This record gives sequence, C-alpha cells and structure tokens, in this order.
Amino acid sequence: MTSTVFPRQVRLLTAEDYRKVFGKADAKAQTGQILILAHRNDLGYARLGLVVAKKHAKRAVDRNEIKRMIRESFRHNQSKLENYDCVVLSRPGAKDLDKIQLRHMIDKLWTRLRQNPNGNRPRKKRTDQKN
RNA sequence: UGAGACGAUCGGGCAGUCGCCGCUAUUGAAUUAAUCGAUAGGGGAGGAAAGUCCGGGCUCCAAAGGGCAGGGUGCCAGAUAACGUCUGGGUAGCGAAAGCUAACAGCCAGUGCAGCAGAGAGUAUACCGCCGAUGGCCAAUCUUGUAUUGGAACAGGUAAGGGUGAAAGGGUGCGGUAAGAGCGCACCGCGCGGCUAGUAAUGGUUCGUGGCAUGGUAAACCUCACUCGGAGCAAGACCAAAUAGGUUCCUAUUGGCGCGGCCCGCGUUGGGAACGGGUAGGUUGCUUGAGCCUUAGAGUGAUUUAAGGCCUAGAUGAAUGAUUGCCGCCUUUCGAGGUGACAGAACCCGGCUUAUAGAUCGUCUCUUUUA
RNA sequence: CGGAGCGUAGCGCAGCCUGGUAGCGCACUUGCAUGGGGUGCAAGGGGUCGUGGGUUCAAAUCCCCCCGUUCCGA
Repeated sequence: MTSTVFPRQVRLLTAEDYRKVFGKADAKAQTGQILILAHRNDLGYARLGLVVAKKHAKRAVDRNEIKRMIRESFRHNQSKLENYDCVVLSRPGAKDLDKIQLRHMIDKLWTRLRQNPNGNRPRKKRTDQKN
C-alpha cells in the first residue's frame, strides 16, 4: 500500500466500527484540544474515524477545517500506525488553534500513540471513559 | 473634484506536485449482471449555501358537495406556478434634492379598554375663575313704584382663561352677550351631495349643502373582502441477512408428549418447503430545471414571447483539501509578514430576513465650493 | 436535514391568553430570642423580564427580526 492515498476502506463507516473503538481502546493519546482512541483490527492496515462535536466548533466551516487537517495528517502518517482503528475526537478549544498548530499537534500525536500506547502522563490521569 | 442617493457585477488569478467524490470512454478480474480495480478526459460550494420566516413543485395520507370553526393577508391596478414577494400608481411622513419609509381596509354595525393625575375621559364636566341679565336677599335714595342705584354671591348661567393629563368634544378674527358659547358672519378645515379626470385607489372644483359633528385604540374582540386539507425526501418506493415470530402445505402406517384400556383421530412438538409482513443494512428518490447565456419583439416596469446556443456538484460517519512558485492587493520598524470579510450544498426552485473585508461599473441629485 | 417548545432576582418557578402595580419558595443581609450554634420571629436588599425594532398615551405581556438553549423524528 502506498503511503499517501486515502481510499474508502481506511475509514470507519458503520456504527459497529465506532462501537468497537469506544468499547475497548487499546491505545490512546491526547492533548487539551484533541483525543485519539485506537483499537487493533484484523485487516492489516489502519483506519480513521472522526468525531467533531457541534458543541466544540460552532460553525460548519470550522468543523470541516478540523476534519480536513486530521485527514490530511492521517494520510501522511497511516503507514506507521499498523493495524489500529483510530477515532479522533475534538475537545473544547480545538477551534481556537490555527491550521499550522493543529497540523503539528496531530503529527506528534500519531508518534506518541505508537511509542506510548497507554499513553497518559501520570499527572493527567483521566479515569472516566464516558462519551 | 467633493458630499450623497439608487441599481448591477465580482468575492483573488495562473501553473506544478500529492490526495478526495461523482460522470463519460476504454480496459482487467473465465463469461452475462452486479461488484472491485487500472488508464484517459471532463466536472466539483454560495451570494447569502445561513435563519427556516413565507410561497410553490414533488411524495404519501385524508377527503372528494356545501357550511361553520380556526389561521393568514389587507390603499388600488398589474406581474407570476404561487406568495406575506415584485412592479407601476395613489395617500401620509422625512429630506435641500436625487430619493427613502409605511400591517396604509373599517371604531358615523355592535361590544369593550383608558391605571395615576384631574372638577370632568365620551349621550361631557364646574375645582379656581368669569357673570349673576332673570328670580330671590341686604342696604341707600325719594318720585313710595311691577321704581332707581349700590352690595353680597343664594338659585342659576358659562366653556373665554388657569390647572391635570398621552388625549379635554374644530382653528383665527369680528359681531354678539350679564358673562359666554357655531349663537351669527367671514376665511381656513371637515362631512354629505353634484360635476369632472382616472380601469381603480384617489385627485380637482369660482358648484350646492350641513353649523360642526365624525376624539384615541381593531399588532382589543370584531365587521368586510380575498385566501388556506394535513404532513414532510429522516416524504415515499424497491431489495433484503441474522434472530424471533405468523399462515399454508408436506413428512413420520417408523420420533416424543398429552387425551385413551388399545386403534383411528385430534392437539402440541421435531424435520422440510412455500408465502406474506419486515428490523440491521443496501438501492432508489437525486439532479434537465417555472434552468442559464445571447439576440430580437411586446410592455413605463415587474415580466413575457420567439429564435439560436449550453449542460453547470450530487456527498451519505458525509468529497470539494494540502503544499510550492509567480503575478496582483494590503500592512511595514524596509528585515519581512498577511491573502483576507461573512461563511460550507444535503430533494429542488421563487422570495424575505440576517451576516459581510474589499473592488469595479452605470444612472441621478446638490444646500455649499471649484471650473 | 426537518419539526416543536423554553429564556423573568444567585437557583427553581408564577405573572403573558384578558397591556398600566413585576410576585412566590429556597438562598442572602440586619435585628430580636439563646451562653453559642441550629431553629423560630420580624424587617430589608437584590431583576436591562435574552437582544434589537414596531403597534400603543403606556409592552414582561401584542407583532416582527436576531441570539442562546432543550426536546422530538432514520
């Protein structure tokens, strides 16, 4: 598989796919603005799903912007992500970042997800798994 | 040139690289279909895509005739598929003008409402004031009377003035009167009628007539005129797994259980088949349309007629992006930085409303200033 | 995407239909009762009625436009 294409198979399409990731996250990485949850699949390649809440970014333009940046970043980094199904969630404050900051942040998060799958810094322990 | 009014258009451009979503053509996976790829070509957010405030198309449901109730609209005429939209005209207000704004029908059909203040708030009223002619009261005078003069303000009259209020029942002047009053007259305003211009709203009038009402509120009930069935593409149509369940038939003279002493039989259960409903999911609806552009004709105009040309997003955990260079524009501390504002299609159109950096074009006005 | 509501004091709600005075409970402040607290009694403060227009003499209330927020419908 080439490293920079983004065809249909690498997206999470059904509610079932999302439920698996939310039900049991094998890895995660986060900052104040972005949270990534991941779950291993049997397909041999990584897939991406997006959740950008209307509450966090009021305007449709902002939501599209965030989703496009994440997708673009995933496209360039997907070969490193093995067979993870990733769901990227926005958090309040995501809309206040400009495009460049957002891009750098996500690029770093992929690396962190791979190197440190259980990934929290100890002081920022968040135990609740709701959503 | 400056200030301003109205209308229209645009909403960075070109090229390269890496991606995403439809379409068309060719082609591959044994073959048809479906599906999944490959290559090439061509397309891919807006003027508001927004708010969902109106109106239609389209779809299903209901009814199929009429009325009531309820909602909406509201100067007149026209445009339109339709409208609460638009155009033209009228009236009123604002502005120096170009122009702009107006839910702009009816409270002389009825019912209601108007707190506080104020004397009085709707077939007017009498607090202060004014008058007190007339009828009474008191005093003086001499002519002794149905007298004259003066006084008080009892009855009474009054709507000029003060005061209250958002609003006090035409205005000004003259006459008139005890004081006043449309009580009378003139002018202005108003109502009704006539004549006249206009399709009409409405305007004009050296015409006649009425003394003068007909106060405000209908985004109060209401009256009048016109109009409206309900829901919405998450509508609707089609295909249809797993699991559970329904109907019908077959199978077992050789299954189990129950009814029974036993057989037949019946019920239930097992196995199989068919049928219909239908969830997850999928397909469709889904983009050729009251479409756009150009020219010509009709009309003051909205708009419309004819001819020719064009095809211009169709996603569905939801595409339309990222990056590099040049040009253009803006800021600048001359190193450089930014690329804009409002904002992202979700069945489709016609409007309205709201948000909006900047740029361009056209028509028109002018109290001032310049030529 | 479509369709319904709701915004009033710090919090939860009345008042709106039928226009003139914004009220109730909890909370808050002060005083009294108690040695002190809780509790009780009495008094008091606090509201651009979400925003901006319009109708009206007068708008929380009637009518429009915006802004939040909640709930429905595969």
